[in-house]
Amino acid sequence: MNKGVGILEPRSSIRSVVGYDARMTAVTAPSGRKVPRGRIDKRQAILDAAFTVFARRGYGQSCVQEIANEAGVAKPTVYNHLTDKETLFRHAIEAAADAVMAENLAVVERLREPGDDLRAALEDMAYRMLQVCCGERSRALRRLTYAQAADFPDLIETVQGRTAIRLGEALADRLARLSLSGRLRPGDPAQAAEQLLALLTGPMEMRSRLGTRKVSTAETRTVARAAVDTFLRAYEAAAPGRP
Amino acid sequence: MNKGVGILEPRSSIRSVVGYDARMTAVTAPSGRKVPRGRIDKRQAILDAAFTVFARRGYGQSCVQEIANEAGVAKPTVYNHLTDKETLFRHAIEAAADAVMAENLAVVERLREPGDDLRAALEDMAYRMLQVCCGERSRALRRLTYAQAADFPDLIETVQGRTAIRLGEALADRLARLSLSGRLRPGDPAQAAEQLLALLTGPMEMRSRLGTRKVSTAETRTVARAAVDTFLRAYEAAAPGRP
DNA sequence: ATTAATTTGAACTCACGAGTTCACCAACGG
DNA sequence: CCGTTGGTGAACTCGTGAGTTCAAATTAAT
Repeated sequence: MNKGVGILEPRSSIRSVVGYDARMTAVTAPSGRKVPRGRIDKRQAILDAAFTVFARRGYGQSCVQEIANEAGVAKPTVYNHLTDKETLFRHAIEAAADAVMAENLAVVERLREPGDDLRAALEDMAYRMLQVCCGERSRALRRLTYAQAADFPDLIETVQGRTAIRLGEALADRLARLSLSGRLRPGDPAQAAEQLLALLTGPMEMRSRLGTRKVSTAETRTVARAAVDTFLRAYEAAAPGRP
Repeated sequence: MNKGVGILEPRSSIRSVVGYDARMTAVTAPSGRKVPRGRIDKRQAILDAAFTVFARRGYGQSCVQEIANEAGVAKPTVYNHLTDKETLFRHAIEAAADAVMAENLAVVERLREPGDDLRAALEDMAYRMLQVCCGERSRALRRLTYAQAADFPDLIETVQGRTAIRLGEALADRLARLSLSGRLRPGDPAQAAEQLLALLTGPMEMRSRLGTRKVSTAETRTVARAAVDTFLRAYEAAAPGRP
């Protein structure tokens, strides 16, 4: 059936000149890899590029060619590493989810040493968390998973499990300790965490118009302060040190 | 250039038999229309069908043919009423937004006569609102706008303006009255409304996994109760009637 | 240097969907 | 009864993008 397949008369090798620039940068950038496998890890470059492009255009409107260009790689190479467009999407999303999660967890961990001004510590954490959640990667991740919820319902489960749920658990851990040490009133720490997160992300999502509008630093601070204020009114231990 | 255009040799008119059934049902279904205009309002049927299909498949994956089928109408008829696929989308979304909003406003209005048990009134409103927000239409609307935020940024503005923002304002109105009558502590009613809504939708969105999992009635009630509880702890007037 | 694994560009297949055209037709208004 | 109006199915154009193929080029390891 393939009669006109091999119509590739030997072309001049002009292409190689520019085409390999990109690869070279990919080589030098990630410093010294120990992996002795054939070439350098194009795979990572492809995944990064994939997320970038998906974030820019959405899943349906992204074409593999553009991802290849973004990665400085030929299209067949993409298919060589990741079989499908779908596979590409899943791996890119999961990688992004892990990255976002790491940032968030780092922020929550700061509550381990709250200092003696609990309100200040919470406000600090709140503000930093809002910064992460409004970052480009985080917003794109949310948008993409939301958008493809219908097509890849299992993916949403994975992403939620690696981000929102783990974040809630981590925060619940910190709040539980604070209850135990008498700085928050006793109660369900999971619920407290859930509600504090809601008080942060809800108003933020509202003001950023689902991420389409930039929110000023001052406004972000206001949201963080308001959230913590309401949270403490509801959850602070009954009688502080001095009345 | 069109040489093979008119290759429609007069076929037998078999098609008309089944093809017109759909139109007929469309005629008889909506009972007695008073509109004397040419035919029946196919337009509305098309918009309804469009939202149904978009909700089912997402924007990119929906094809106009399927919308036409869903509406019981021919494809050219669709293009006759709505010029574009994009136009189709916008009108369908806006119609859905208005419908969802009407439901939500009706719920908030119930706070006009709160009765003497404020907590019960708030819980009732909260529960009803969660039911609306978890309804198929509401979830689909959220998913679609979120997904297409990049392609139609102005649409998101419109939808938010007609739903979330108006809802916040309406709720703020009610809360302001409650402050004025001394049942809530004085303060910014807009912020109170924003936070109450966040306390409701945030945890709900979490538990429903962005709408991919069904949330039981009991769990919904729990979320509503928890939200109102926290809200009242933070916003109830300092000293109630009897200590 | 030779070899084996990869990468590359370009051209190709294939499927699908937006939007259009056209000949025909059912109902309505006059 | 007849023309107008809006609707209809089917076939068409046209663009786009997923995934594949292949010869040639490039590189890592031996």
